[in-house]
This record gives sequence, C-alpha cells and structure tokens, in this order.
Amino acid sequence: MSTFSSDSPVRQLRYSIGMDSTRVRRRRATINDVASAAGLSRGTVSRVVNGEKYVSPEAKMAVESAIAQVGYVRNSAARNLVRQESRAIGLIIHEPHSLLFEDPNIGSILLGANSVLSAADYQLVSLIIDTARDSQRVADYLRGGLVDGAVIISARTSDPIATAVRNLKIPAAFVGHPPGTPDIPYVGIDNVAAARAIVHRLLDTGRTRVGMIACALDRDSGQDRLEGFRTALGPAFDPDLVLEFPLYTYAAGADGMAELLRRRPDLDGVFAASDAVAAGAMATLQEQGRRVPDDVGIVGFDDSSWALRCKPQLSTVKQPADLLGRAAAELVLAQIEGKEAEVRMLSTSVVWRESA
Amino acid sequence: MSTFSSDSPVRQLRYSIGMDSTRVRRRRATINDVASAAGLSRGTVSRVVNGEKYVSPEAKMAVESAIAQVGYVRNSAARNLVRQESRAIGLIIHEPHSLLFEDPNIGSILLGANSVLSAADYQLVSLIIDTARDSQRVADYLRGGLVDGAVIISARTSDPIATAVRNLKIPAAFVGHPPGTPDIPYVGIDNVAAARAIVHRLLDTGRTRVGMIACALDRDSGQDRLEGFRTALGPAFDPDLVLEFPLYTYAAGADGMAELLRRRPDLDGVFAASDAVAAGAMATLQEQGRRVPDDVGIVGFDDSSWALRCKPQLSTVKQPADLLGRAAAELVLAQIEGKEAEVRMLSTSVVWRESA
DNA sequence: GTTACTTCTGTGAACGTTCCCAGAAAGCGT
DNA sequence: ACGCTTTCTGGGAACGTTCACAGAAGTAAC
Repeated sequence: MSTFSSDSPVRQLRYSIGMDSTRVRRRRATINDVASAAGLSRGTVSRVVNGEKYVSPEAKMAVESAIAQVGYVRNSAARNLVRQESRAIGLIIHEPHSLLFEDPNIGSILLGANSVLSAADYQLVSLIIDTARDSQRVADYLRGGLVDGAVIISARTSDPIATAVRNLKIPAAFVGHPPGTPDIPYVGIDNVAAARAIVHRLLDTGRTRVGMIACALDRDSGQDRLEGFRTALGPAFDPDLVLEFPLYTYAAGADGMAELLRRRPDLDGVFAASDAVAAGAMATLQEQGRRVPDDVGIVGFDDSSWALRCKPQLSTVKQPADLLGRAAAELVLAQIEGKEAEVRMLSTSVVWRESA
Repeated sequence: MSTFSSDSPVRQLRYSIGMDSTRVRRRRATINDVASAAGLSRGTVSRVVNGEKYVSPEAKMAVESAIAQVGYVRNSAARNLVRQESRAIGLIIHEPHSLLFEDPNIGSILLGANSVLSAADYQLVSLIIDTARDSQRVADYLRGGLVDGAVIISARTSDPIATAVRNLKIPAAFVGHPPGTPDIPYVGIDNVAAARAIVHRLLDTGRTRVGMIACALDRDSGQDRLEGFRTALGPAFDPDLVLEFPLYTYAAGADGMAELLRRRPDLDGVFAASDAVAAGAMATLQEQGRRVPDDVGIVGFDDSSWALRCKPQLSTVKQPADLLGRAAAELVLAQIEGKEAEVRMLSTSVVWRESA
C-alpha cells in the first residue's frame, strides 16, 4: 500500500532501532491513537489530558483506559510549539572545573531557584558551560525557545553568554552583576559593604598589619570585596599586601598566605576572599607555627561549611546563597508575567567566631 | 481586515506583554519571514540554516542578510517535532540538600558526561530532584520527548524515577546500580572489591581493632562498601563496630567516630565510607587527643579534595568520577545509535598516604 | 413551543519546522 | 538537437498538539 491513514497506530518510525533486525520500534502513540481507541475525538482526549471541565464522566473513563491501553504520553515539542511556551527555565552555570566542586554557593543557589520554580510549576534545567563550544550550544538552546527564561550564575566580565542573553531579550536574571554587563536585572549582595564590615571588625580587634588574599577579579564579587577591603583600611591600605588569584580556591589561600608571610613576616591579620581561601590560608599559618587568632586573625566570606570545619572556626560574612537563587527565580517569573523587573540586593551579616 | 497572510511578519502575539499598554511584543520571526524578506522560499532558507549543499552563493548571502535583518532564530520546538529528536540528554541528580554541596563526585560526573555529549553535539540538561513534586515533573519532562536519553546519578533503592525511566524505554544509563532496579544499563565501580582492598591494607599495617563508619545503605555504594569491609575482616568482623548513617557527610564522620571510641576506646583503625566522613572522623580523633596514624589509622573513599586537605593526608580509594560520567554518557549515546548497551565496571586503585 | 442557558463533543486551523518530490536551469558530451 | 547529469529552487505534506468555534443535546423557565 502506497499510502496510509494519518491516524493508524501501526505506522512505523522512519528510523528503526536497528540493533535487532527482527524487531522494529513502533511509533509513539499520539492523541489520535487514543481518540480512535476510545471512540472519541482528539478534542475530547485533549480536554481529558489537560484536566479541563466540560467532559462527561463516561468520556473521561473511556479516554483514560484508552491512554493506558495504547501507552500514550504527550509530546511536549508539539505542545510547546502551539502554546509558544515551555514552562522551563534555564540555569546557566559558567564555572571552571575546579570551582564546581569547591564552591558551596552554587548548590544552594540551584536549590533555592528550584524550589521557587517548582512551586510555580516550572522545570529548572541546568546547563553547564565548560568550553567555548558549550557556550555556543547553550546560547542556541536558550534562543530556540526551549526555555521561557534564564538565570545566569557566576558570569564573568563581558561574558559572551551574557551578551547573548541580552540580545535575545528573553526574561533573565543574573546572580551577581558582572561589570560591563549593562541593564540586565540581577540579584546580589553588597560585596563592598559586607567586606568593609568584616574587615572593620578585624581591625577592631587591634590588628594593624592586615593583608588580603583576593580572588576572581574578573567578577563583581571579587572586585567588590577588594574594594571593601581598600576602603576599610583607608590610608593604611598597602597594595603590597594584596595578592590576586584567579579563583576562590583552597590552594589560592594556601599559596597566598605563604607569600604574604614572606612579604610581611609580622602580619597580624588576613582577609580571605572566601571561606575556602581562608581555610587554605589557615592551614599555611598553622604549618608555619602561627597561632590563630592569637598571632594572626583571619576572616573569610560565605559562611559555608568550610567555616565550621576550620580549626578555630572562621569569622565570616554570611551570604544567603539559597535566597539569591530564590530571588533570581522570582525575578525571571516576574518578567514572564510582564511585571517590571527590579534589581534586588539581599542583606548579609557578619558572623563572629574564633578565628579573629 | 479580517484575515491575514500566514507569512505576514507583522502579526502580533495573542498575548501581549502587558506591562506597557502602548507597546506590544512582536511575534518572533519565522522562516517564512526570512523567506519573503530574501525573496526566496522556505525550503531554501531551511537549507541555508542547516548548512546543506545545493544552495547558490547568491541565495545564501540573501538569506543570511535577511536573517540578520528580521532577527530570525530557529524555533527548536518545531524542529524537534518534525525531526522526532531533541539532541539533548537529561542528567538527573537525586540528592538530598546537604550532599549537593559535600559530594565532590557529582561535579566530576557532570563534567565528564558533558564533555562526551558536547563532543557528540548533544546538550546536557541537568534536572535536580529535591521534592516528590520534582520527581513527577522530571518524569514528565523525560517522557515528553524533550530529551533523547538520560543519565541518572545517585538513585536510591526502588527509586520512582528509576522505574519511570524503565517504563519509558528511553535510552538511559545509571551511574551506580541501585539494588532492586533490574536490567537498566549502568556504569559503576566494584565497591566491594575496592573496600576490601583498602581495608586489607589497613589490616596489613597491624591494626586489629577496626571499626567502620558506614553511610547511605540505601544505595549500592553504601551497601557494597560495608560488604567489602565485612569480607575483609572475615571472622574478626564485629557488627558492634559498624555505625550506620544516612548520608556521606563530615558530620556523620565526626559523630560516628565519637560513638566508636565510646564503644571501643582501644580502637586502632577506622574505615570511613567516604573522604568527607573520614575528615569528620579525623577531626574527632584529634580533638580527643589521638594521634593519626600512630594511635589510630584511618582510611577513606573517593580520593576527593578532602583527602589532600586532612592533617595527615588520607589513604583512600581513587574513584574515577569523571570517567563514570563519560562512560554513562557513552552508554546512552550507544543506545541511541541502536547498539547493544553493556554494563561497564571501571577500575579503582588504592592511594596510600599518611593517615594509615 | 419558543427561548435561553449549560454541558458536552467534533473539527478546522494554526504553531514553525523538515523532508521529499517535482521540476527548472545549467553544463556537457555526443 | 538531444539526452544525461548536476545544481538549485519551490511548495505540499507531515510532525502532534491546542485553541476557537460550531453545533448537538439536555434542562429550565416562560
């Protein structure tokens, strides 16, 4: 036969499964298959699957058993096409290898965003960017309409994905505000003020020779924490006592601390750009026989699990990572609903423990 | 006018953006808009966007400038619908809150899988399951045809998502083999043998009173490591010296160690079910004034960054997490290509450092 | 019996692509 | 002039839904 009915459920896929020549994969059941099995129409089946009113109890039962019989599951591509929405939100993680393991904030942001989106019945899909190739593919994914919006975390200065998102004009929110990325809604914390606050308290304990291990100056968080440090010290600021590393890592802390001690053996205070960095720095200090906090005071940033695991527990800045995730998700949803998107700054607090 | 051409680019969306009543969001440009702007047909535009041969240089240029002019981007839903594929692979992360931060394996698996899929031009989309509601939504997402396959990591015994995936008969691979989940392809390591190997070496250093802090017995990894411990000790196995915790956490290690010492103050060896657990255990030991490894030897599992950060560095089992991710991705791709899917066991090795 | 309303069902049209086929145009050898 | 191949283009059909509309059937009020 050279032609076939569009509604026949026995039509085969163009591509067979191939691994077993005797068996051929059947085409997925469609709404039409259900309709004919139930002796009803497409429309009624659609109404049942979508839980609409105005369908008789008998029809509903017939459709439901037909669905079970033919093994129907709705094709989302077709649905998304006609509805012009996907009810999915992308979350773009742009992190170098190492940080995906070390940065505890990412997980919290993710879960925070997920809980908000889940409640609004949106699916969170995380896309990670590891190579330049990924960057292109992720941009295509976002542009193709497979998501209704996007949350971008840890974007760097003039990140290609950031400009891509802006050009698409798709509802989006950044977590953190990469310098050089104009006018995209974001949520964040005031890194400058938070850094200044904790450094002030470090100074208040009488430290006078204070250095900083700064990281990730290609991000707002890195730059702003350094700026906070600078303004807290005021005229006492000594650029020689600031070391810069690309990433917030334990290793950066360990190496940075060693170098700081070389430059200034009588150092009595350190501001580490994150808790992981602080942990590394503390390890070096203790290896070299310095007592914390007696000889050297040290403070971190994040209030992550690192802070509690250090020998003397870390004084640090509590950063509400999960709230950042939640707020970013809310920002995206608001835009989808056509509301004005407002930048939101979340507050931080200083947690004073034993390390300084 | 009561009707309009299907190809008119000025048609408006059914739903306007609403936040600004004077402005109305224009419909996204379609391939037809490009075609009429370029004075060519749909077919030719499609050929250009898909980089097919048999299109003249002039046509190509005309199409490209038309695309730029109208701001066309391809609608993936329509494409997926007609092609019956999405070129996306889902990766399902089913972890309790805490582990998303503490388990370094997850990040490695993710990046491993991503690199393989990226090379094959598939988009990896990660779906996290945090609540029962998520579980349902993720299952719907997978079933809807939005992904061509799935990798499931850290599934637990009789995980609902596992059975859902099996029923769908979608190409899938597990990382680890949850007990009670039959005949789904998976990749994994031989946890029993690995645990036995490292415990044997612990015994070889002369320890005779050895306990274990076991975790996650609802997973194959947890059960098998315990089994390895049991068989390594043989008749010397003492169930009283095995403590069970739900999750692989630092806290489990710290608490477990305290309890072990209470039960058996002269304990001289500990097998911790993961490096994080070992780190917690070591902290407790040192707090209580025991020297590691002189008084008590301790070994972990994973060879994660924890291992290098412990005071005496951890002896542990090196688990190739990134390779697990790669292998799982390859397994899914193989199934998509119709090949037979084979279970793959990856080899581990014992890393001997200072902790025992 | 008419009118009006509610409940329920069927169907055409649309969503935006890709695929396939028909055929035009061009090149080339005879 | 003819046939054959290669290159290139256009348009019909299909993918599987949802939506809007039309109308049937039933109920209720007058």
